[in-house]
Amino acid sequence: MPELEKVEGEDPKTGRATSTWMVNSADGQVAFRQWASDHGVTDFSGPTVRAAGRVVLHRTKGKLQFADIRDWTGDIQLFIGRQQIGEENWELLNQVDLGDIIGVDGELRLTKVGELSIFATKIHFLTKSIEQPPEKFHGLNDPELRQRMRYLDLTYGDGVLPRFLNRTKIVHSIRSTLAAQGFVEIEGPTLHTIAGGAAARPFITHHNTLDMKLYMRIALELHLKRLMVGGMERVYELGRVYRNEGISPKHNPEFTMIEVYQAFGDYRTMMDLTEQMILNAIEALGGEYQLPWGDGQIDFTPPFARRTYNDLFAEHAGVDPLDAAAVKSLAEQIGFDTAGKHPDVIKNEVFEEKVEDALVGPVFVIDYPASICPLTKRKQDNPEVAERFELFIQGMEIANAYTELNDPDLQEELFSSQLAGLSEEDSMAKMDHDFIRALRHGMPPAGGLGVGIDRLVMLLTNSQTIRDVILFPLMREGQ
RNA sequence: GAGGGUGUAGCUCAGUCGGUAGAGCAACGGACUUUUAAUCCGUAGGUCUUGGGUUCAAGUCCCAACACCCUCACCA
Repeated sequence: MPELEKVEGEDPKTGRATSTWMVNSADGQVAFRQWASDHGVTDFSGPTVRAAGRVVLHRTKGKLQFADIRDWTGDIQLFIGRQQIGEENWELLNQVDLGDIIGVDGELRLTKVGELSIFATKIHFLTKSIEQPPEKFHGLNDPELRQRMRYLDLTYGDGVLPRFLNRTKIVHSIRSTLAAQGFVEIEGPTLHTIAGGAAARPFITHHNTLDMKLYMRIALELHLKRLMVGGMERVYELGRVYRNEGISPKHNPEFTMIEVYQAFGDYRTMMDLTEQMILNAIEALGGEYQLPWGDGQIDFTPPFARRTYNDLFAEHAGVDPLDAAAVKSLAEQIGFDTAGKHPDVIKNEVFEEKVEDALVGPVFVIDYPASICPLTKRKQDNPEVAERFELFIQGMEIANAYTELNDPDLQEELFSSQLAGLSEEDSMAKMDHDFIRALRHGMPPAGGLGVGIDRLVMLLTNSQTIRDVILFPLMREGQ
């Protein structure tokens, strides 16, 4: 590093690059390949290019060196001859280590063995990497280091950068799908006075000036519904929510969720929207409906199956879901404690145990027991059934949607009646008088949808752990 | 929170029965103008996660702590 400063005009601490050509860009290799096929690969006179990237491989051959540089579009080989770049530049080149970022001017050509390369005329030292990079062949393997030093994982990990760029494409596609249907994106508060809209333990914090207890939001629901009251007829928020729960391959304490509300819609319109959002996201990634998943595949070919909660219950649990006594005895047979619990709570415990893992999907599970859905409108002809669906894929809950309850009196009643067998933490029913007041001013009938973005990205990028789709998952403080 | 696993050089990993700490890559020095993770010769690099204990002797056995991974529970 200190020696570098002896080289005139090249200070790696202040290196600058302008107008660099992307290694794998449309106007780069693609154009060159076209050019090469037009002229025949034996024509060795190529276009002049300028590129910049990190040195990831380096082979020396006396007065000749090969270096592979990498930018976020890909890798390309540099062919660097001592004569071709001159003595002074050659001296500079010999200061370059793996991990450094260099620029190059040269001619794009094929080597004798047909490798597309930049035949350098000038090397520019742009940035010195003082730390040593990971091993060039095995890369960074330790999962702890890959998460703590994500910058190294992104540069050197196979498929890591494309996976996170695909996450961005998926999110962008979702926004496009919604924009095309007239939905507007808003930004609600993340600090809540009541942690409502879902059943989860919140992170608790405090505002000093107001001397007020605050909760990090666990859901987006109740503020978006307030906006529906205010006349924002198609509205959504895509953002982070926080739940003070365990960490697992499917759970991170902060995760990304989208909630969408459509006035004059219902859970069926949300089902169509959900399917469209996912299919468009798949389209954005290349449009293949059969996506790899571990050793198998997921078949996203539309339309996704739509099955009622009760049908699936009967099929997988082997018990009539309407026969509360039979359901209870099955629950006890499994080993659940049923004492003092509401029949629907028991039924749902059995559902989660017997049915959810079997839902390879994609499958929309529709029509849930009303009593476990305090924010959902009941079916007109059957108040025991709520107009709710959940989308399951590979046993994971990906989406959850309702025909939204907009009756303030019923909402108030459901907020205040805790279902037997559910602790306050387990219940979505948390009294929110301010929200009830909003409903009293009239919320249009509506469909509402929530989608776990991280899990959707997992499924579309063949990632078995949520940490592979979150850039900086929560970890304990390192040294 | 419970159970199991892992922790050795910058990175990827060996380390047998408890007996002086190893390799490859990277780094450094040298040779080589068409190479493809791996050319050849040489040099340097370690508080074996941390703290105790057993032992003549501990990377190795025991205990505890810390971090990460897996399974389960909670949750999406």
